Amino acid sequence: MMKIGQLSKISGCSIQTIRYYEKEGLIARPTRTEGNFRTYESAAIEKLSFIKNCRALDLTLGEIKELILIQQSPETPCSAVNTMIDAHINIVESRISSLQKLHEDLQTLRQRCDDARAISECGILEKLSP
Amino acid sequence: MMKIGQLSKISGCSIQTIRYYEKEGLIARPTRTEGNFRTYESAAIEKLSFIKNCRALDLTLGEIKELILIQQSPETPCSAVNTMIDAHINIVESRISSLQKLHEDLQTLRQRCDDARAISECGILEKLSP
DNA sequence: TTTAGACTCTATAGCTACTATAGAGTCAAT
DNA sequence: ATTGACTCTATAGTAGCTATAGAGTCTAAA
Repeated sequence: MMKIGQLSKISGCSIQTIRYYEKEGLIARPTRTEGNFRTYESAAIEKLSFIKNCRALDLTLGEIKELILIQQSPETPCSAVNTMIDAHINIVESRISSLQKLHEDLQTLRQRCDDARAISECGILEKLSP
Repeated sequence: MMKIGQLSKISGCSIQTIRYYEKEGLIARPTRTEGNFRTYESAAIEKLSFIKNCRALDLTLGEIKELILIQQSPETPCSAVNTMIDAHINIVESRISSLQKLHEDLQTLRQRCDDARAISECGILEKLSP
C-alpha cells in the first residue's frame, strides 16, 4: 500500500493528474486512511501505465474510458477496439496532411521576404494583409 | 459604418470572435452608438482579414499581436517577422514529425489484432497493458 | 512535548481560442 | 403598442492537465 506521492513517482503521472483521472472516472476511487489520505495497491500502477500508454498514442480520455469498459467484458469480440484505433489513425492522418499543407504555405510565405527590408516593405506582412 | 452583425457576415468571423479579439486587444475598441452598439468602419474588415490570414497559418493570437505591433513601426527591419515565421515553421515541423511517429506506432499496434478475437485475447489491449 | 518539515487534502483558477448560453436592452417596422 | 431582429454584458464550457491557496496529517528530532 502506498500514498499518492509514491504512486506518482513510480507511475510518472503527477499527483494532480492522478486525482484528475480519479475525478474523471478513469481509475477507481482508492481506499483512504483515517486521516483521509488516498492509499493505493500496486494494481494502480498498472492502471496508470495503461492510461499512459494510451495517452502516448494520443487517445483521448474518452476513448481510453471506452477501452477500459471494453476490457471489462472479456468475451465480446475485439472489433470495437479495432474500430476505435482505425478511427484514431484516420484523425492522425488528416492532422498530418493539414499540417503539411500549412507547412507549405508557411514556406511559400517565408520566401517572400529576406531580413534586410523595412517593415513597410516586408513581403510577408504584405501578403498577410488583404 | 456598420454594426457587428454586418461585420461578422462580411469578415466571416463570428460575432463572439470579434468581441473576443477586441477584449484580447487584437483590434481596437470601436466607437459606439447612443444605444451602446459597436460601430465599425470598413478598415475593420481589413484588420479581421489580416487576423484570419494569420490564423489560417496557425499563428497564435500572441504572435499575431506581435505582428500587429511590428506593423505599427514601419521603419524597423523586418527580421523580426522572419524570425517569428521561422520559429513557427519549426513548431509545425516538429508537430508533423511527432504525428508521423504516432502514426507508425498506431499502425504497428493495429496490426497486432484482427477483428475476430475476443477482448481477452485482443492483441491491441495486450500491448497497451503493462 | 512540542515543533518543524514533508506530505496530503479540497477547491479554485489558469492555459488556448473560441463557442454557447442567459437575461437584459435597443431599434425599426407594423 | 408590440413584434422581431438585433445587440449588450457576463458567465460557463471545451481537453487535459498544471498551479495555487489554505487547511489538515503524520513522523521524527530537539
